[in-house]
This record gives sequence, C-alpha cells and structure tokens, in this order.
Amino acid sequence: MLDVLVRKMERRDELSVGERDALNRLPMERRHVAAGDFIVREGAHVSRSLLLISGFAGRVSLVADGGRQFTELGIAGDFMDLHGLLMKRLDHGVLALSPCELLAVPHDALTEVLADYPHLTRLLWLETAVDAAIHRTWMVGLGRKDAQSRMAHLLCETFVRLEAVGLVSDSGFDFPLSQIELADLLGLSSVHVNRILMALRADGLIDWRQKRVTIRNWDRLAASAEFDPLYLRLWKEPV
Amino acid sequence: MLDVLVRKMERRDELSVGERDALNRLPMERRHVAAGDFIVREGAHVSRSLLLISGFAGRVSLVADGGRQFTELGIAGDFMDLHGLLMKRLDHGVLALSPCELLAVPHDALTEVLADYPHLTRLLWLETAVDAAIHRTWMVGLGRKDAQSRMAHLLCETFVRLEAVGLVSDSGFDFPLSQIELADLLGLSSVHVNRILMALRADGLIDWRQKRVTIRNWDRLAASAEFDPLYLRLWKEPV
DNA sequence: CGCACAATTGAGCAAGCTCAAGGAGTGTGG
DNA sequence: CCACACTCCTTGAGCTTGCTCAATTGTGCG
Repeated sequence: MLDVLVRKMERRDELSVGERDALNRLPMERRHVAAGDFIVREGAHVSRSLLLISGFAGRVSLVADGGRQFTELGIAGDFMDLHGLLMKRLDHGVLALSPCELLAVPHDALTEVLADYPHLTRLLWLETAVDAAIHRTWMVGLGRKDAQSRMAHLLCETFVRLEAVGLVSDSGFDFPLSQIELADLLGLSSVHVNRILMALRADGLIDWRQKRVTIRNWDRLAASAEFDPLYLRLWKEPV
Repeated sequence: MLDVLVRKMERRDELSVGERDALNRLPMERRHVAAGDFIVREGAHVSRSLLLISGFAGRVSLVADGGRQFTELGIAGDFMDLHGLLMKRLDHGVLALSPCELLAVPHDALTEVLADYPHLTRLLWLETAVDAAIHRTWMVGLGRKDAQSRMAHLLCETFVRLEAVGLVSDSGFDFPLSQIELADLLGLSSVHVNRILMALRADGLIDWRQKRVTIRNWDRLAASAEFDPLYLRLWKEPV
C-alpha cells in the first residue's frame, strides 16, 4: 500500500529491507474522501498523518474577505500533514480536489518505529524539507513572477512530481482541477487564469482538454517558468 | 553558545539534561559575516548547518529579470539551512541583512548525535516544520492579502518570534532592514513599502525610527494583518 | 564637507481585478 | 429521451492596486 511513497523515497536514497519492513508494519487505515470535501480542517488537533495514495489534494488557508490560498498541491505519495506529527495542530486545512484515497498512520506508532530507524526518520524529515522547498519556490513566484510564468511553473513542477511516481504518460498527465482552483493555487483570479491558459494553448506550449494536460513544448514552457527542478530533490544522494 | 536555540526549543517541549548535553557536545565553529554579504550561495553543496546566534539574515532567491524574493527572515536562534542536512544542496541563498554571528555545525556530527536522541531529532525536525508553516503563512499573504496587511503581518510575526528569544523590550525591537529589503521580503516595490509605512505611522499603529520598531497599537495591527500565531508553534506540548 | 545610500514624494502606467453576461458540458429527474 | 439545473469556461469592459521612472531630501560616516 505504501508503494507510491517508497518509490518516491527511493528516488532519493536507498531503503534497507529492514526500513521497508518497518514502514509496512505501521498500522494504517484506509480512507476515501470525495472531491470537494475537507480531509482535515484548519486548526484541528491531529493524532495521525495522512498519506495520499491517489488523487489530488490541496493545503488551503482561508482569508477574512472570503478568499482562499492553496499552499501546496498534494499528489499521490505525499503526506499531507506529516508535520502534524510535530506541530500537533494544523495551520491549514486539507481539501480533496478530486476523489482521494488516503492512508491514516497514527502518530504514536510512527514515533515508536522511527525511534529505531534514524535513517528512515531522516528520509521522512526530507519529505517535509522538500515541502518547504516547494513553498519557497511558490513564494518566489507569488512575489516576483507574472501570472504566465507562475502557471507555466506549476505545470512544470506538477509534471516532474507526477513523473517521479509514475503518473505521466505521453508527455501528459490527468489533472482534474478547475480554473477556480488553479486561481487559488496561483494567487490569481479565475478570469485571469482562463486568459493565460488560452495564451499558453495558442502559443503551442500546452494542450489541456478533458481534464488532461499535455506538454507540447517543454523547453519553452520551462524557460518561461524559469523552472529548475533542484528544489524537488529528486536525485540519489545518501541522507 | 546554543542558549538561544535551547531557549526557543524549550518554549515547545522539555529538553532532558542528556539532550542538552548532547547539543552542547556538538563540534561548532563560530563565524561572523558582515551586513550585505552572502552566508551561503544558492545551489551550494553544504556539509554543515548554520545557526544564527545574533543578527538578521534572509533566505533569498534570485529571479531572471534582476529581482529577488526573500523567503524567510532569520533571527537569532534560527538554523538558516538545517534542511541542508537532508537536501544536500541549497535551493536558495542566505544573505546577512545585518552583521551576523553564526555557529557552523558539521552534518556528520549532527547525524551521529541525533541517531541516539530521537526526541531531540523530532525537536529539530519541528524547527524545520515551523519554517514551512511560516512559508505557508507568507504565501497566503503574497497570494491573497494587500500590501498593508502583509507589512502588518511581518511586523506582528517578527515581534512574536523575537519575543520568544528575548529580543523585545518596551513593545519594540531593533530592526535594521532597509525599505528595499522589506520590499523584497513582501513582494512589493520599495516605493510602495515607503507609502505603507507612512500610513501605518500616521494611523498610530507603529513607530519606526533609528532602526527600531515600536508597536503602538497591537490590537489594530494584528487585526489588519489577520495575525494568528498558531503557526509559530510557541506553546508547550510534548513532541 | 562630500559621498553613498536610504527615505520620501510626484506622476503616469499596467498587470491583473471585478462585474457581468453568454456558451458549453454534464448530470438528473420526469 | 428531453428539459432543466448546475457548474465551469469564455469573453468584454472598466477599474484599482501597486509599479516604474524620476527627482528631491535626509543621514551616517570617512
């Protein structure tokens, strides 16, 4: 069941047999959440962490004027609230953007297992460190890049992350987000998202039909995004 | 020498004597960096992590058009690149915004010590988790709040974080950043930063003279920022 | 005193927003 | 099988926040 997580971690460092067994011995409960439902509410006390097995989910914060900002797009293989293990209360909500399949892992069991596996601990710590690196990269976009560059960057990043867990085929991926949701990911209005997508299609950089994105010209897309995948830490180097 | 870090960690959870000793046994090298100098370059391979003992430092990323975005303001007690322990290469630069005093801790020594102290590991992991929470909070500001609210939020956040390490007195704190640097923290232009600061002063929310900020009306400042310190995780709860 | 840098102010400009309306796709009940 | 309802996408038009360019005024320091 943890295949998708193990696969991603093994892009970064070897897992020993003992470590893989330790992971698989963890008690886990399977959960399904429908698109549009909250997986966790903002501010909730959490005592288990949720690994996304399939689907798309967003970390989201609400603003007083009725707006919202997604602070991360979770894909298969992502722990949506692993930091809850340490924070105890969640500083954001988690919303299902498509039907989601999750595994809930109790914190006490996780803590107990990790005490005996420092290297495994570091690999999970790395997962949260990559989250932070993704956050920083988004911040640079939100603060200093224009709307088209931000959209291009989101598509490049999502492509590479999905590729790492085997969800890319024919230079494309299924991507069931609405333009309203994209707007709240990118800090834009949905009207502007629409105009930018029209432009990216007209320029031949992407196709986007029936909830599926196809990259038509990676080089130009990555260039307009200033995309450099360093921050995703997808190379093998001992931790 | 690690006092400022220990003090902050003890706001969150007890440290045992053994844990405190283990920290103090770590080999450390003291470094001084002048204001305006890079502490670490973007993309550098790192083999030690740098704890900021005094001064202000910024995590910064450069953009092709010559712009830059700070993604975090580091204060005394902050590890500027603890995630380098896991990432191995840094996805951002670290710039001294004032004269800075730092302690460099070799990764191999840190790894070795932490292997025997799982609880200490979790406390350091929590440090990086709080970094990520700060990132998310900034993202919400960059994406969905106006300039005045963002500035107010930065001042509230900085106040609370400095208070946690004992650097607040008389409702104020020393804050030697230029308006250009503030602009690059907040994703604004320096001209606009200036106008907002004039407004905040005129409204009686703050004073800002001689590199020192004084909060004149915390309630209204926090309200205009929609500031909720939950994400700073400054309460005591076992990790 | 003079230099370099930071703060301030003015004026015009633009990226992206809001408001509004029409079209297209999809699911559902009669 | 159709009609309606709902959501999402698309497009137009005017507006606002914050930007750029530019000039002026402090201010710390050798």
